[in-house]
Amino acid sequence: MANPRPKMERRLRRKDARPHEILKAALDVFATHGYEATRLEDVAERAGVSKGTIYLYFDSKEELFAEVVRQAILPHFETMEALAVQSGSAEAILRQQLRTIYSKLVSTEVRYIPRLIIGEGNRFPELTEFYFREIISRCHQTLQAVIRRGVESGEFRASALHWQPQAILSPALSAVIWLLLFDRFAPLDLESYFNTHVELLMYGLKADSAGR
Amino acid sequence: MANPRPKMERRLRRKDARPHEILKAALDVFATHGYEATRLEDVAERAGVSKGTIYLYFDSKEELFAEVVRQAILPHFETMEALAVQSGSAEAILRQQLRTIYSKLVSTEVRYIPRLIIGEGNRFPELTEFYFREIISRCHQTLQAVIRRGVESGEFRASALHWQPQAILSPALSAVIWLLLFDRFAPLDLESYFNTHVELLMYGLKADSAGR
DNA sequence: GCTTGCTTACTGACCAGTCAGTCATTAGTA
DNA sequence: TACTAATGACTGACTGGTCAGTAAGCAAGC
Repeated sequence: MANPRPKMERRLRRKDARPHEILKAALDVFATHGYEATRLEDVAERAGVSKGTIYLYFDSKEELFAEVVRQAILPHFETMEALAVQSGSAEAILRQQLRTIYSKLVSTEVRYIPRLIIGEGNRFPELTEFYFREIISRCHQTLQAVIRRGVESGEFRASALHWQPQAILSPALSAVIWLLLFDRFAPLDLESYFNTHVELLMYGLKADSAGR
Repeated sequence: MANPRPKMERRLRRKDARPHEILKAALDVFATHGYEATRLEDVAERAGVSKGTIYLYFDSKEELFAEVVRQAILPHFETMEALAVQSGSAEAILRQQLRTIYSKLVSTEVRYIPRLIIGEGNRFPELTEFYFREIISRCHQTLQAVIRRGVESGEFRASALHWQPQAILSPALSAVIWLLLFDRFAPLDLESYFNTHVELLMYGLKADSAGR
């Protein structure tokens, strides 16, 4: 299953590369087995190092797990923020934001992160709080700003101001979970699903005068 | 934390009651700790029996887990089915179906089941298939029947026929996850959230002529 | 007093975390 | 340039603790 580095190469000293390789391997294993069922020996093998090496770079299994989640999320900070400061109609911005969520989250291995948070979040309260603060909360704020803009410009109906962002983004979450659990029974056509999400949302948001 | 039966009572022989009590206790512990981190000794204590007793009624931890999920779902079979065969406008039926989902699933301890499936489903393929076949699939069929009815009667717009049920129900899933993970940071007003869900959906579904 | 539901003490597998030892690499020396 | 000493990244066998599953015996009820 893994792709262990050949014995000869293993002794190489590559202090800079190790942490990243270990994190990548750990994400793979945590994503498929969950926290408890993951054995660090498997992570080590997959990373092409010995178990001891993991402990040179990470204090404990718990810390490694937290770092895996943080690292997987980090690259998406900028994307989230950048989405907020575009120009154009509220509808166009919103469409592009959703497009980004589907191409960067739903369609990539990042989708394993929500599953890990959902499944293990209870046992890692700090991590859950981090995730809430840095991802969910920001994402909702951004979204609400766009909706406010749309309402002010008359594009969107006023009642949309009171709609919870959870409800608006939820189809993306459903897609993630579907892909991870049920796709083998009933494959999800993501492109078509994305269109459903956008269409449903736009009918809901757009003011009557603009509604086609 | 638990409510262990006093020692005297424990020796009582109650073959009929035990399985149910053990299942109830197991649901509680599995729901808070997940599969791997759950110790059967904790389940036993919570059920007011010894660990050995669990093995009188269940073959293994794995089988106990599967049974917990099946039992928690079972009572909702009828509800699911009953929803489909009502009379009235498609909108009225749909509203009532959603109301049922919120009152029987989102607002009760049954909401722990989706979390368990999401978190542990990967390691229990058969259970996942069971859940898909008996719950998800049925639920989607029921939903699609109502939508078809609404489209045929002219209540709903024709394009709704091609919308994936996942997208339509997803706000309920989001609510479940929010309540389990983030409610302590930002409490969700379920009544208001339910209204958002319904409103968003109805704007999306209703044909233009009928849209207010 | 015999059946059987239940308990308790036990076993063996498993795994996070440790640490003494190894060896690739580099700095120092001639 | 060539040889050597020192460094520290890396290894893997080991430990201590945990826990699923077992089995022998105890007592409740007929």
